Amino acid sequence: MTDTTTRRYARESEEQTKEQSSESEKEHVDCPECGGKLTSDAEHGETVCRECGLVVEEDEIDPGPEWRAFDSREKDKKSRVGAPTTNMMHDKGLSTNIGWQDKDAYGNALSSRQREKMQRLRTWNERFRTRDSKERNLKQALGEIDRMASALGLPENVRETASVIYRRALEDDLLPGRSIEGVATSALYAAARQAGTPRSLDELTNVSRVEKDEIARTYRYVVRELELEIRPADPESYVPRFASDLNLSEEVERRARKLLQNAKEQGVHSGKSPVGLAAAAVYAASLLTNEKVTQSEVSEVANISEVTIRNRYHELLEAEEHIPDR
DNA sequence: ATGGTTTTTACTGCGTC
DNA sequence: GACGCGGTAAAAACCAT
Repeated sequence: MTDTTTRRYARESEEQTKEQSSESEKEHVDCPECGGKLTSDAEHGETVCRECGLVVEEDEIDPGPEWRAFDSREKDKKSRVGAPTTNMMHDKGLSTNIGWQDKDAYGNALSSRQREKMQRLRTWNERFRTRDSKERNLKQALGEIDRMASALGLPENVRETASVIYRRALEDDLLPGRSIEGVATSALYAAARQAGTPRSLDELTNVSRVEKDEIARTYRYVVRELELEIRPADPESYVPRFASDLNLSEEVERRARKLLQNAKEQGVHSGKSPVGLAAAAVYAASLLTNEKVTQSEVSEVANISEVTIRNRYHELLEAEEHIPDR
């Protein structure tokens, strides 16, 4: 019963994210809602409370580079001249759009002759824009990704990542023989995991038009072909969602995290389903903090059987005893 | 396909409100 | 008596080979 043959949810290699300790904020204001620490995130233009998730400021001005990128190291950082490009539109938002109003640049109405001309231009422009099959393919896939991401409450950056993954899959000719839907779903699944906001295969299946098996199969294929590096989901990343679904306090959440970290250090969890671990931790934490929730409630939101919760949470508590330290 | 794991299903017994 | 919980055995699902 050691971990010799349990590779299913392989251990994470080393510390996967020690960012907890090295959080360097410049802001030192406290959250108006709960008094927690604020973290500003220039990339997404938000200032968020780490404790309660309150978004304090949105649409801040990006302090990133503008003109001065003489250095070739900066080649990746796009200067902010021109409209931002986005991977979420099939042509990265760079295509021409011809306005629908029949007005010239001064707002004057066009002559009938010119109106006809414009109509023809619009037609052709549209044809070029979605010219070949790949473009049309992308258009559809990105629409799907967007739809599913919304349904699952996944943030924008995940959609972006998913879009990028899909794009790569398309470029590497991974599509033939596979459904657009399937690959799109897989891309989203992969993106969500990479971003540390995983959604289970079941959840994906609920919003996708594709069967679970196909998603899983396609996912594996895409990951292998694209050599995406995706580590097993960290149980902790499920905790906040479960906790909030169950209306549990942050105290419980913290406790659950601790349990998981403890277990991690002892390698108790290896080959076990991360979701199951997370669910068990939440349950155990709710007991320890006298904010009781029932096993069936947890199993409900986590989509995990009660039996599994029982087994896991025994293990968690046991691990806690072996190293009662800390 | 197979074998070794984990998870789920189904069922049973116990204590409490 | 319903409910929450614990445990067990057998079936199903899963993954690597």
